[in-house]
Amino acid sequence: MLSKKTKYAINALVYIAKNIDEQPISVRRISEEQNISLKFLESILTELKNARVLNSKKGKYGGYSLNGTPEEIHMAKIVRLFDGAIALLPCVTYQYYERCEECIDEETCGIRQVAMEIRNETVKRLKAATLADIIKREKKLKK
Amino acid sequence: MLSKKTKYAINALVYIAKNIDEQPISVRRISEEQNISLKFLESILTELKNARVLNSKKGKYGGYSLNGTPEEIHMAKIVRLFDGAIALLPCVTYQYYERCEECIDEETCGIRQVAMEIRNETVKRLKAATLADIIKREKKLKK
DNA sequence: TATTAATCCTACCAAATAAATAGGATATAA
DNA sequence: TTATATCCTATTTATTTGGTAGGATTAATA
Repeated sequence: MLSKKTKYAINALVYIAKNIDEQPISVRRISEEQNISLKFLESILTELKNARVLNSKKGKYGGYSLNGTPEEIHMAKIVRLFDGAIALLPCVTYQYYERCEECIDEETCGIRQVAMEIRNETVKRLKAATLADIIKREKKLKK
Repeated sequence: MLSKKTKYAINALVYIAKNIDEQPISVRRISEEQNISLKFLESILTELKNARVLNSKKGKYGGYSLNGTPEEIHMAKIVRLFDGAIALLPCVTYQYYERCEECIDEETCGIRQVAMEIRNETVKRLKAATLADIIKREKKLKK
């Protein structure tokens, strides 16, 4: 399951992308429109800024804006940033690799192979799920 | 990520399936062969028994045996039993459905649609990953 | 019938993680 | 100077995870 942090982050990003011509957008506005606690969202957007997904502008009429186009920012990046590895097993990820302590032979582990195939498929889909793609899907669903 | 409980459960089940002609097999034996804490594994096998995945036999020379063939028992069932929903979002599962509190319109949520496609793919693969399938994969990998 | 070796049952516990909350410092536009 | 932002540090609370402890019950066999 995605954590609330990840969900809030994606929702916020989609919101900014939808209102891209009104950037920068304040945390307050997003928190009100998206039903997210102000302070919690603040810490999330700070993380997104530190990860260079967002740019920030301080002071009055400041706020956050996308660092990149809605076609470039995708769910895989956001999920990894907040929830860590996408895979079902720690031995099946490049970015967060760790051996399963109880494992007897990683090379011939059947569970691992299944997990690897699922990871490949999932990562592919999460990478395809860019902000632009999500917005496009929503437009289609509204018809 | 799968919890250790789930991983231990699958490992134990694969172990029993591999030694299917020696059933019933004791918790002690599995815990020693698979590097899993005895007491913890005991509670896991109890849950598997309550879920009718395993049968138990008490007393000397007792232990656990598969309730069903290795072709019938699959990873999806075990993951759901210990970790709950497989999907990335609570609004995308049949068995554990819950609305996302912060969600504005579930019907037209683009993130949800992505999560649904990933769930479908993942569940399909986890259902295909039966004990028999896992063992077959391991034999292939050993060559 | 005593011994051995299993499961079964209840309760507890410690560490980590998730989900916030609090309060103020600093920056900027008008 | 005022209003309104982000930025920064710290604390809190609840839940989940991964495990431990100790003994009761059951069954095979010598």
